[in-house]
Amino acid sequence: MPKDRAATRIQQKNRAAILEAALNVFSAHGFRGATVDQIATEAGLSKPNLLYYFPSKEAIHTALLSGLLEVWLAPLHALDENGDPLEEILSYIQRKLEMSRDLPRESRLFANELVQGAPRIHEALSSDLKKLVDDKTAILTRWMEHGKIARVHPYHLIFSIWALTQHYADFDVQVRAILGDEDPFEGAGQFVETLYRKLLTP
Amino acid sequence: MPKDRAATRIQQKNRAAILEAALNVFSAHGFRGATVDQIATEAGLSKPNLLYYFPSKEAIHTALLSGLLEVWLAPLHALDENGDPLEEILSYIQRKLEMSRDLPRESRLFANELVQGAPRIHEALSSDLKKLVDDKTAILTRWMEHGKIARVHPYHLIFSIWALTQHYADFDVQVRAILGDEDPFEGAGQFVETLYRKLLTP
DNA sequence: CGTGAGTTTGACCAGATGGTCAAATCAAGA
DNA sequence: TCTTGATTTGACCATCTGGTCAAACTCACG
Repeated sequence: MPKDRAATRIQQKNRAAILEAALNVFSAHGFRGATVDQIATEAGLSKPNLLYYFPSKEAIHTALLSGLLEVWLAPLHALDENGDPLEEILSYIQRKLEMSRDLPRESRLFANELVQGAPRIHEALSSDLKKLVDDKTAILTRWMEHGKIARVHPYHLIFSIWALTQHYADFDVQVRAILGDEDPFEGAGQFVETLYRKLLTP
Repeated sequence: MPKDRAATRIQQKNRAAILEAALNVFSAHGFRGATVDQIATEAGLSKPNLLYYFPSKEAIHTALLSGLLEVWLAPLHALDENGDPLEEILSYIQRKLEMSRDLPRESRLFANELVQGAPRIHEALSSDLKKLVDDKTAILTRWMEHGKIARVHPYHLIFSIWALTQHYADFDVQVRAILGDEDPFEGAGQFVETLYRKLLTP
């Protein structure tokens, strides 16, 4: 077993390689569809060697998910009550859209998990995520009460932003099958900007 | 092997039971995560008995998907160039939302498939689906040119409708973790109605 | 250079899983 | 009732897969 304290260069390199490979494989095939062998091969390790760094397939998955949740929610965290309301929301949306473009594997990892009932992160959803969303919808509600943005259901506003932006990562194949060569994200950026401006302008 | 022609009552009943059970299991666990035994048990059959009606796990999955694609696209099919533009679109949206509420398993079945790159329905996407969407976006574009609805990117308009409505079925756990007891679909119906009215009113 | 901790691997195991098959059972028409 | 085709099943198989282990190898450092 690798020592806990003072990870060696090798440990750092291999752990990183494993997580990177696991992100590829889990996001493409889901937890059950991914095999340890596949992850090991993609990470350039043998299976027993991989299991020297992580005690189980489950442990890799958990490590990935919990590490990523933070990154994933960062843009919402950044929503600032003291900024200009509409611009804050629009820039949150653009940041989410960029994440769909730049981190599609991460998006699909969560999508896989959620579609199947989130067996492994259900708790994080109803604690951390709920708390964050409650905080931010409170800000949205205050903005609405002060007439800074139009009144809409704040939770569904958030859901709609998630749905719209993550769609481009999660259902990438479908989008590309329909759009052909056209870059999805060009049009998407414009579209969501228009949409939320019209929706939220008081 | 069951005879092709003249399906007996037993055949009809068992085939239906298998597809029903398979819908449960595939939508909850994905293709790889589902086991033939599980489907058989849920259908009230033994595994060999199930494989008497369908030659393989893959065959069940294919049968399900192709049977469902039609149902799934019916609302879009119904979009009528001769109706009132805004009302046509809004009722399409409401119908999609009802499908998310009433057929969440179907939605998740497709979601599972799409998130993992649609290995089994990729062709249907770039042929049937693309053709249908091309047809309907042509209608949308004509409506826009005649000033009946606001000008937006028609493909992204469709994507946004899919994303918004299916979100409530596909990411049901997340939605419920955040909303608590509140019924998601009440608020959602109102929200999307407002959203698309504001977006599309010229 | 020697040594002990850290790293890697071939061989292996147990359980799960998709699928097969011959034999048994059932159901409906003659 | 008897026969024949449809239906059902217990036993079985090959493969895959997560995980183990002891032995081998490598590397940093005294």
